[in-house]
Amino acid sequence: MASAMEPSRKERERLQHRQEILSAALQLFAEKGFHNVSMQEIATAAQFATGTLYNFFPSKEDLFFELLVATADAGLDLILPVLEGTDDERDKLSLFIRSHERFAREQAVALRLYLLESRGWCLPGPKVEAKKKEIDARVTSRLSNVIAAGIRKGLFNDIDPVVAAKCLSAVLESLILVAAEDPQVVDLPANLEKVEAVFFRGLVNSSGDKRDA
Amino acid sequence: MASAMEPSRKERERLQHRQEILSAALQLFAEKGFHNVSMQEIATAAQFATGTLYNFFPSKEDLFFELLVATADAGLDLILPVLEGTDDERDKLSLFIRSHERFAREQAVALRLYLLESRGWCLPGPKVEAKKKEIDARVTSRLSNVIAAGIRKGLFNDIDPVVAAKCLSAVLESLILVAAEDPQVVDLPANLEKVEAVFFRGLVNSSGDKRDA
Amino acid sequence: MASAMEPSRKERERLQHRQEILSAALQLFAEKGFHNVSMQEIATAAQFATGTLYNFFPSKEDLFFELLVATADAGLDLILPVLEGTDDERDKLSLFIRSHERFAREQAVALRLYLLESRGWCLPGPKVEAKKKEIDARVTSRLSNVIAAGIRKGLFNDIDPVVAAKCLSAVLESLILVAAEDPQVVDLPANLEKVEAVFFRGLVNSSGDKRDA
Amino acid sequence: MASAMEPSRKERERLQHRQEILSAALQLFAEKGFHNVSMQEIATAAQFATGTLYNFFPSKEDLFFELLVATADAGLDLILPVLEGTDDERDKLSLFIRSHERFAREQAVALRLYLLESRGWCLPGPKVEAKKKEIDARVTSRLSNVIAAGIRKGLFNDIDPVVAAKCLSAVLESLILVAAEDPQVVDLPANLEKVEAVFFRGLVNSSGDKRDA
DNA sequence: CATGAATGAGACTTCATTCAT
DNA sequence: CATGAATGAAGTCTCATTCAT
Repeated sequence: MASAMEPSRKERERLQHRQEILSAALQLFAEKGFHNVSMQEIATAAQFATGTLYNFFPSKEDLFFELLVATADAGLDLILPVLEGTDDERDKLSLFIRSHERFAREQAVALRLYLLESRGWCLPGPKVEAKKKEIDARVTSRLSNVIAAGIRKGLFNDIDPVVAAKCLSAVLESLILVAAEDPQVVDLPANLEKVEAVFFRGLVNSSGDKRDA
Repeated sequence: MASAMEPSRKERERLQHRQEILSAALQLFAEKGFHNVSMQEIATAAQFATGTLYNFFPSKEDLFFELLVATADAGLDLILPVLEGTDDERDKLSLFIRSHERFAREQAVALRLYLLESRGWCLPGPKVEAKKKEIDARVTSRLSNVIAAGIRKGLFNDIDPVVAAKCLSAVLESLILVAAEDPQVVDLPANLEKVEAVFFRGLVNSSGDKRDA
Repeated sequence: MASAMEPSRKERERLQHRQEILSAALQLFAEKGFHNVSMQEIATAAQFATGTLYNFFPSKEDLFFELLVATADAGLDLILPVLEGTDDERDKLSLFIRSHERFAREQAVALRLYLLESRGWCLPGPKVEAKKKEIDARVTSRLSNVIAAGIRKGLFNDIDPVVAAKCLSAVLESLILVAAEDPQVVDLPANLEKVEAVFFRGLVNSSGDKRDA
Repeated sequence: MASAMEPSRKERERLQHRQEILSAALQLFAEKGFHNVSMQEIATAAQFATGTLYNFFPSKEDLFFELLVATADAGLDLILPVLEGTDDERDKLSLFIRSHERFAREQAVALRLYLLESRGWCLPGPKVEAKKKEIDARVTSRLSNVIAAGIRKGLFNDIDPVVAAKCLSAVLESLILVAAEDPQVVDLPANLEKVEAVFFRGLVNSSGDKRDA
């Protein structure tokens, strides 16, 4: 038994160390930005030697990229699923907006990384830039699909779905960002409700006509 | 006479040189980001020697700061005045939204600097960060005041003015950003109109009641 | 019995492993040079872990040294014996020259190591340098002895035997080197014959006088 | 006048500094080899800061390359010209061999660089390797042309001129190398004379027939 | 005020070597 | 003896800043 588990233990330890490095790097990158963090700093924070980082990641840029992918995927897994299903599109959007609260709460640090570094363009390289665009496209695509469906059903007013999606994203990201900077001052849930109110008033078709009906 | 004018000419020349440096730096910073531009590069682009830059700006960060202040002030002078006056608040917001087209057109480069570098936080230091917050506060303050006034007059629905202001800013900045990246693909004026439509539908009080009336 | 043999088997295995490491290292050193090969690389090629190498060799330099000694000895065993015996010195030299063909064929890789690394001086250290000189001295000594004997017998013209030996060595090494770089282009046997022709024309006493006779 | 000379003075100083760096680098490279010399070391030896080296040479490899080209050109200018002219080919070769004495005397350090590093193959890169081959080709070509001419005139025995050229080069380089290591022990002029004797005895057509005659 | 060569701290990265398992 | 993750010194190169002219 023990001998059968042994390779697994080493493997687990290695992953653990990898995680420690990623965690330290995330913290620092999110706090100070890619260019203001040195590999030395990350190594020290992760309680490893400099060279050890390179046993896990080929370069600083790769480390950052790994981080971006991981946080982006985790984040999208939190907010995109609510857009699936066959529910009422109004409910979907409502859930989507409210899901950002949990998003902001659970992944505060990762958010700084994603929203800020991935938005600024003092980026490590083209690889990161491409990933950033892919993520943006993924969100915009899903969101605009939902809005378009709502419009077809006559639930929403006839607005360019892509523009509406981008607007909603921009608003939500902006709010989260502000809240991430002053967590105790800004009341994110209340603000999200207000956003929902504003957005829905603009979007929802208050007249009775349902096109598809 | 001549001796009285001489210092003025020297002064003028000095300012001219200062402007040339700022101009070259703006171009480069906006294109490549703070950390990817060297003082050498700026000096070469401005057709000066490296050391000369330090006769005008104590450090790279100060040069960047100066740039941020200048471009921010110029930009705000373009979009904030339309919020003044005694007009109908609906007109003010409409003008404000549409003014961003000219803003994006006339200050495309400066915008990249302001929106991206000041938004990302691969920033040179706290001084820049403070200025960025000040600028944001200035816009949000004016905008929320206008919205609040509209609400008081019963023109707008009763929404948290600050949240509404931030939402609007976020949306506009996002649009401009996207348009700045693909000028020929994205039709900014059309999108601004759509934003106005969405926003106003959410904001404007379509019922006849005017609280103040 | 078994217990008496056991250490022998372990010993054999140990030597086997040692040989595998040496073999992998030889290949790599000869191909890329001492400074462009890492212990990691050698370990991987030898299918061992990094640390294992240090169970056999105290340092990278020692590993290289061991290699130099081994290949040099093997090489010298191939070309020096033909200089022994009581034959005609002209035959000895002729055999010596021709033996380089087999030398080049059988030990092509080792030759690159010996001729190039030991000749260039991007060398690991003084230990290696000393060994290199010792090897050179060994060849020169034997060769010059043969030539001196030939002169004494009146077979060769009266030339400084040491200089003649060094010249012959230099020529042969040069040829082998060139042939090692372009094996299919350079016809080593033919060139060796030509060298023999040139060298003998210069060396052999064509007049009939035999001093010792 | 002075103002006209000023740019020239700065230029002269810059070249002077460049020379100091090259000189220090030559010394160190020749002594310890490319891989065993650090830019720090060179900078210290040249009494400059590390970064200063990069104001003159884009990389360590480029610095080395510059050195190789300079020393090779200077060296070839010393030994190749004697192969020109319309003299007797025997005289040309004789001069060529003897010119190596001055070569070794005047450019002892550069020789180590050229003969050893360019011969070993722990080389900085393909650029250097290509230059090395070019140099070798240049010498071999000139030398073999002279020998071929001598053969056509019936001055020399009928030997493959390229092989003969390579042999002569190998011998001379070998001698110089040995002499460079132990200047006080090895009597280079005497050895060169002996080489000449050996070589000529092998090469020169002692029979009376002159083919062209 | 202009120049630009010089500076040197610091960044990223490699790799010979060690040691706990 | 085998393993291979960890180490950290050392290397190459960049660049903000200074200063003598």
